[in-house]
Amino acid sequence: MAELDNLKKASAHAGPLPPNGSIPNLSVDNLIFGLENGTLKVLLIRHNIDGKWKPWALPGGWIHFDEDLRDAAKRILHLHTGVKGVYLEQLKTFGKVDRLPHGRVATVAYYALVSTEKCPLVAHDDRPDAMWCDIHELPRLAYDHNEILDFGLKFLRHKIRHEPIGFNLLPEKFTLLELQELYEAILDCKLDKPNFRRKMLKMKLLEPCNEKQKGVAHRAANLYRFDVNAFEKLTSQGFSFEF
Amino acid sequence: MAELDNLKKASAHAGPLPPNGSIPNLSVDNLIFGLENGTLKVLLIRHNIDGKWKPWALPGGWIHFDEDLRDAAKRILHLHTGVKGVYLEQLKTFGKVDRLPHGRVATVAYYALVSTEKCPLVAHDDRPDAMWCDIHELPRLAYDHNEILDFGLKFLRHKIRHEPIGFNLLPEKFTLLELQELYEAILDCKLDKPNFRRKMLKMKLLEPCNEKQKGVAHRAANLYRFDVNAFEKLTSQGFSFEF
DNA sequence: CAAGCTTATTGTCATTATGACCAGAAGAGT
DNA sequence: ACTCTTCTGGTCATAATGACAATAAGCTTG
Repeated sequence: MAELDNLKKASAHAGPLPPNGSIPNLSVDNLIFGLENGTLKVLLIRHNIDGKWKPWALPGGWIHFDEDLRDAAKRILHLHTGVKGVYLEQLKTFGKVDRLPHGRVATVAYYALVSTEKCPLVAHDDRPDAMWCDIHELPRLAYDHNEILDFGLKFLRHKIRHEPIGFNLLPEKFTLLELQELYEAILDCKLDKPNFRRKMLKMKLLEPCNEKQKGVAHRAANLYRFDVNAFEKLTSQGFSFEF
Repeated sequence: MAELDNLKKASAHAGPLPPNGSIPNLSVDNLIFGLENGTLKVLLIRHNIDGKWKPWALPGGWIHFDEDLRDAAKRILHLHTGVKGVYLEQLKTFGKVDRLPHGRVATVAYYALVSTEKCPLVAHDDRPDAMWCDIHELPRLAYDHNEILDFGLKFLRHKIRHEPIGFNLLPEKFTLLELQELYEAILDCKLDKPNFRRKMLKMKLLEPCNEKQKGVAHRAANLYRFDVNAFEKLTSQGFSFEF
C-alpha cells in the first residue's frame, strides 16, 4: 500500500491532512492583491493553534474531488475576503519535492486583484487572523510562500504593462491620477502626469462617466471607467495593450 | 477508504494508473514546439494498444514522489525528443473535474521550444509513434489536449512579442531573415524586411558572428546569435523587450 | 467676494520610433 | 561580363514619446 503511505505523508498549511473528499498532494494558494492609499498590499493570514501563532501565510486550501481547480481558488478567495466575481487568474504551480516539510504537496497558485474598499476584512470567528500587508514590509512567510509571492509580484509588474488589468484594483469609477498612482505603486516609479493621461486616453479604453470626483479641496477630476466592450472590440482587431 | 477509492479511479493517458512511486491525480503534459521550414509545429504522439491506435496526444506522464515538477517535465521532454537543456517553461495547470473520463487528474502543462534539427525523432522501439504536426493541421486530440494546445498557442503568440524567446526555435547561428520568418510563422502575418532588421538590431540583443550563411545561390546573409549577457544587462536596467 | 492655493487639463516642442518603400551592394550562376 | 536574387543601407512622411510650460477649475481663507 505504498500509495496510501505516500498519501498519509501529505499535509499542507490548511490543515494537517487533506480531508476526505479532497485531492491529496495538491493544494491551492491565493495571492490576493489590493491597493490601499496608493500602496500595493497582499492579503496574509495566520492560524492560532493551541494558543500559538503560526507564521503568516497565503490563504490556501484543498481541492474537492468534485470541484474544478479554478472553483477551488474562487471558494478560498471568497472564504477569506467575502468577495465574488473579481479578477482571478492562475499564476503558476509550485511543485518542489521538499516545499512542505510534512509530505509531497504541489500547490496551484492563483492571484486575484480586488478593490480593497470592497474587502473590509471584518474579523469573523471562523476566519483566521488576516491583514493587508504592504509588499515592501513582508514578513517571513510559511513554507515557500515568499517564493510564490516574489514570483507573483514580478508577474504582476510584467502583466500590468501588457494587459489592462490594473483597473481591477480600483473602484469602478476612478480618476486618471488614481490610475497613474496605481501604476506607480506597482512599477515602483514616477510617471509624468500629462503624458500618462495622453497615452491612456489615446487607447480609447476609458469611458468618461461625466461625473466628477467629490470631497476634494481643489478642482475635482473627471471620473472614468474601464470600457470592457471597447477593449474586446479592439483586441479582436489585433490591438495589443502596452504601457 | 474513500481516499483510496478516489485514487483508484484516477488514470491518465500515459498509462492506466499512476505507477507506484508517482503522485496520483496529478500529471505533466508537454507542448513541444519546433520550427520546420518556416512553419510552426508541435510534437504529438500516439500509443498503439492491442493493435489499435489511440488518438494523438501531447506527450505526458506521471510525476515521481521524489521528483520536482519541473524535473518531471524535463524527463518527459527528454524521453520523447532526446534533447536536454532546451527552453522549457510552465504553461498552466488544467484541472477541470471531468477532463479525463477515468478519474480526477489535474495536469501541469509545460511548453518547450526546440530547434527541430536537434530533434530527428528517430523511431525508437521504446517510444510511441511521434510526429511534428503543423499547427494549422491539428487533428482532434485526446482528452482536453486541444484546449491545452489552443491556450499554449495564444500564450506563445503573446509571449514572443514581449520576451526574446523566439531564438530558442532556431539553430544557434541564424540570419535576420530566418528570425523574421519565425515571427511571421508564429504571429501569422507578413513583416517588412528592412524595418524588421532595423528594429531588431537597435535592441542590441544580437551579436554578429562575423560569419556568413553558406550554400545559398545568392548573396549570403550575416549570421547572428542571441546575446544572453546583453539581454540580462539591459533587463537589469529596466529594459523590456517589445516586438 | 476676491485672492490664494492646489490640482486638473490642455498645449508646445524637440526627439525618437514607425511604416512604406527605394536603391545600391554582394555574390552565385551562366 | 551579365543576370538574377537577396542582403543591406538608405530616405521620408507620419506617429509616438518625454520634458515641461501654461491655463482652467474649484475650494479655502481673509
